[in-house]
Amino acid sequence: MMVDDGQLDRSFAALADPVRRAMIARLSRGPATVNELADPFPITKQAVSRHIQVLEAAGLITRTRDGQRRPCHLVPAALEALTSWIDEYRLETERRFRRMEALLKEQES
Amino acid sequence: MMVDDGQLDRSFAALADPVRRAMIARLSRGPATVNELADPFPITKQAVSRHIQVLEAAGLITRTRDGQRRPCHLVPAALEALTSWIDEYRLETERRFRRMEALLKEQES
DNA sequence: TCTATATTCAACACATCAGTTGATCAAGGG
DNA sequence: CCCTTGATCAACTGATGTGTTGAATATAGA
Repeated sequence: MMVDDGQLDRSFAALADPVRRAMIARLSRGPATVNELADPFPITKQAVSRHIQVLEAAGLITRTRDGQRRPCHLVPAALEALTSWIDEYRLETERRFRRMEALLKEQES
Repeated sequence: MMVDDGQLDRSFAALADPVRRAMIARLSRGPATVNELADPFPITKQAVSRHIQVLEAAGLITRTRDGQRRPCHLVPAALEALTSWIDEYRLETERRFRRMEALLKEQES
């Protein structure tokens, strides 16, 4: 899975906001419009509309057309790109820890 | 794995910067000091020092003491908390997609 | 066509962030 | 006890982000 640096910037920045994370959670249960996404929050729909644009620019969601509505859809592959990036370094670190543990145990004996 | 909302804010925001991501990559290969982390970048050590503080506040790294040096260490569990959060919603979305595919296939027949 | 609904654009205020320079603190080595 | 090295603090600047209000656009429906 290849993502350019800018996409990582935008994706992580997109998730660094509780409102957008709540939208992600909501969208995991199915598509939703601006109005539906705005409902739980005490902010204007314009603000929600821009949150959606941020998520879309990050590639985390796509939008379709349904009459006047512009439903949002989560893109699981984009989420997977993030976990891949993180896991690469987490797994390397864990491997290193295990190697060090093994070395310490050898020293003891 | 339980993380408060603020930790998610700080963690994702911490990763939304290419300099800090490069530091994470470097630290996955072993501990490093401020000076070592600063080396690849054309910015001052003060700036690097603050990037490190951001990573530490996010819980992504810890620091130890070695004489004058304050080596940084990656915390794999903190990375794992992020992938868990993301995967919850990615997997839910993928399950939903599969259910919809199955339904469509049923309609056809 | 006229009106209501869904969404977006534009311009502004305010806060936060990443970087700088200069001063300061802490630990080791002569 | 100096002096050097590693690291941090403080104050400032410019850029970016999140929210607001008010106007504009687009589609649906009577």
